[in-house]
Amino acid sequence: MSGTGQIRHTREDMPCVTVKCDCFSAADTLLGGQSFRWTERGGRLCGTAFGRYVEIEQKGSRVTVYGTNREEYDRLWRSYLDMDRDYGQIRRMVTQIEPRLQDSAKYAAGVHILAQEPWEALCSFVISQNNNIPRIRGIIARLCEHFGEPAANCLHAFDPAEGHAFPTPQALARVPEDTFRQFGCGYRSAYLADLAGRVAAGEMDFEYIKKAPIDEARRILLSLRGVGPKVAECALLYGFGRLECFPVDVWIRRALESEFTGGTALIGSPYAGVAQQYIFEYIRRHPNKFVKNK
DNA sequence: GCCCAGGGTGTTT
DNA sequence: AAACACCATGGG
Repeated sequence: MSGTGQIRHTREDMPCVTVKCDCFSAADTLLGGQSFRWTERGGRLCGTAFGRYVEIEQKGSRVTVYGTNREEYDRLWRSYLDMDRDYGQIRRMVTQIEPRLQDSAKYAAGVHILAQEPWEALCSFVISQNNNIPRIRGIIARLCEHFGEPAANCLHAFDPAEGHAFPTPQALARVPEDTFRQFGCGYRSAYLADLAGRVAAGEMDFEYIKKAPIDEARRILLSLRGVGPKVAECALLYGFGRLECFPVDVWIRRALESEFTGGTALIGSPYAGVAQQYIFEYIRRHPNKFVKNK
């Protein structure tokens, strides 16, 4: 890596766009378990989506996205970060249903629901099953580094995986099941090979799933091997814009059985998924309260 | 070295 | 329909 005259962009070189958004926390949104592709470094959130590498910096309500321009911000990042939704009103709605959320929403007031690409969300949450977040991040990073296209705009990502796009279904459809195993996917390897093959073959109409009646959307995703109720719910919430979906993992289950017994009333309400994220963020900040057998 | 994880599938009661 | 074994792996 000695300098041989190769052009290297520095942090200061990156073009950027600054926007103002009240009621938004970039860190809680990007690091809270919705996506597994963002890392915090040097006060910035660094990662790739849509095949574009960016670094996001927040100072109060000012959010700066480095590595993009206004046209691209309006086309990609604005909707990815869900900047145009009134989360204050949503918070009022869900706390009216379950007043105990007043407490947890305080910890997660700035959480937005990411509008991730459907394939990335679906594939990521198949990997997530019976797995822990650090390990999920590692598996996905290795898959991105080896099978994802380098981000077109990235000349300087700190970590090679960060500067790669999430692998396309077509790319993963060419990966043998045993290779998934070598990358640490374990018994999920068969699910991934089957999933990528089906999506690459055009069996999944993601645009239809976005608009379909919610129970039909669920039914379609549940027909995939390795996709059960929890994974389907996560994919719909984070990848298909279905904010009424309410994923229940072991942590949420414990919370519903202890501090948020009224939380089940949220299920079926239009923004249940936002409330779920409030609860998840509360758990994340009080890990000792929800450990097993407590 | 052990326990567990943003669970799902297949089988048995 | 509800309970259960089994699945691979490595972070903590």
